[in-house]
Amino acid sequence: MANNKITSRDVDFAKWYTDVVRAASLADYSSVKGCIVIEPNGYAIWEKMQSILDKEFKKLGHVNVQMPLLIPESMLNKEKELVNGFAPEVAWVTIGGQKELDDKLCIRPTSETLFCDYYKDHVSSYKDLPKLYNQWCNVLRWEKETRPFLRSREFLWQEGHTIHSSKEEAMNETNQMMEVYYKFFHDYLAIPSIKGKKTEKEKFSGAEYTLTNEALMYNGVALQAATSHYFGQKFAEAYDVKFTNKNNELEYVYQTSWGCTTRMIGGLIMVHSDDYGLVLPPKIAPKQVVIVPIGDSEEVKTLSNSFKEQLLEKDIITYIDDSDKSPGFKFAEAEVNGIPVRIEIGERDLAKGTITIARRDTREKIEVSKDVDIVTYVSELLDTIQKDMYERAEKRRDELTFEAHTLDDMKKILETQPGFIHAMWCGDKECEEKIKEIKGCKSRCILEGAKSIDDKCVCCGKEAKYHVIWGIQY
RNA sequence: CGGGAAGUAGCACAACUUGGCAGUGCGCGUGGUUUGGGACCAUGAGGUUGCAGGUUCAAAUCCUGUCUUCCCGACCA
Repeated sequence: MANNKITSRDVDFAKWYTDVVRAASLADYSSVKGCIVIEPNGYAIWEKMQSILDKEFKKLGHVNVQMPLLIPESMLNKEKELVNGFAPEVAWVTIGGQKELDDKLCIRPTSETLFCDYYKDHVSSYKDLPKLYNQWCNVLRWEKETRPFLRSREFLWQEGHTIHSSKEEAMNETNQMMEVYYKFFHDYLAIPSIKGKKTEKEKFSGAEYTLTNEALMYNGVALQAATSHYFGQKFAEAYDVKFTNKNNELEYVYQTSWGCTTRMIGGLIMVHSDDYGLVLPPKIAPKQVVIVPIGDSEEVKTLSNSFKEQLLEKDIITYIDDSDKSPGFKFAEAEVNGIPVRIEIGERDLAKGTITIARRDTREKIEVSKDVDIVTYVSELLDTIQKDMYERAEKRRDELTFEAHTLDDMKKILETQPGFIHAMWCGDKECEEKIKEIKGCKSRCILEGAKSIDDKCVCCGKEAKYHVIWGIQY
């Protein structure tokens, strides 16, 4: 059994999560309070996420920029809702330890203000629009309780900030980017997310509305995975970002922002991994195939190298573990690191004319002929694993999806097993707050166009306006 | 920010109650034998016991303060 003992997922989910992060060397705690070191294995996942998303963003016309790390207080204060929303988490800079500047500087918790400040001098006509900018960067929010990837004070993300000449165009952008995230979760992370709109209470400070992708973790706790905001002209008014429209009138721009963070790595872990360590969907795995040669005969070496070359040629990321560890150690290590496919090549099998292929997700071992067309076999297996992982995640989510018609229903569900709870809502904030008293259960999102499961509010019994998914969140 | 727990070698821990040479296992270096689910023998290196102060002839051990981490709540991506 494992040397690096991982706490069982069903015994203590929180401990299991941090055990997996440590065992797979994704991240470690640093001496800087609330900040983590993202280690090579973890950063490689982030790089893969970046490269996939960046390509998608660029396909849709977005370009990357880099804004300053610091925001002057005078600039930040222009948009009141944003300031109020972030005030407790903003970190301020002092010089030489003690001295405060006349116009204090904070470290960006998000960069709406910086983009607006830039845009106001770079837009004058409708011909300058839209501006479709994105930045990959770090931000800082002074969180009280931190957990690797899920919540740290400094974290990496991507923030898109676009401005448009019409409301419709900006709203389409907001919707389009939520779809980009949805597809990314579905196609690459093998996570079945649910799309919807945040309630007034849960939306981003300063936004007119927020669209969200909500994912459900293995333990039934929800994770807000990526959001897309429509700002209307709110920020444009606060920061005076105007343009001359086709009718030769001055008008404020229509704005959006959208982002996703390294938290997605935490989501990947909590949806797919097991008691043996990390399990990664092949399409996001930085290493897809490991070849473990057993013994050091010429035939073993030759076949290992040949397989590696063939697979690499087809862009299947493959490496040979030729360290002097024992085979058992290599198997266990590949498993804890979540390498989707392992090929074991040893003399015992070769004598029978076979090799062994193991898949990480099911831990199943398959004996195949050594003359197999390895590229076809492995690429099909990777596709199967990707598909099966999605289906398992979807099945788990459906098992943990419930319906509630009364507050009592909700209580009963949450007391036994948290999950996504479908329930109708009248739209009153008081009801939302009352529901929150049940184990901190919050609205995850409003399902648009979903069919009604009831005609009255789960809380007050008055006429229901929205079909909402509720849940306990990270 | 409240409630709980813990900080001793890279990691997991022992020694603390009753003050007296800082230890064990894993990992790491070297040499060798091995190789189908976390190999074995030999040998070696590795420490300001989180930090600061106090008590004492003497502190990992007792006292005070402080910092950090983890878990559970409240707040948030």
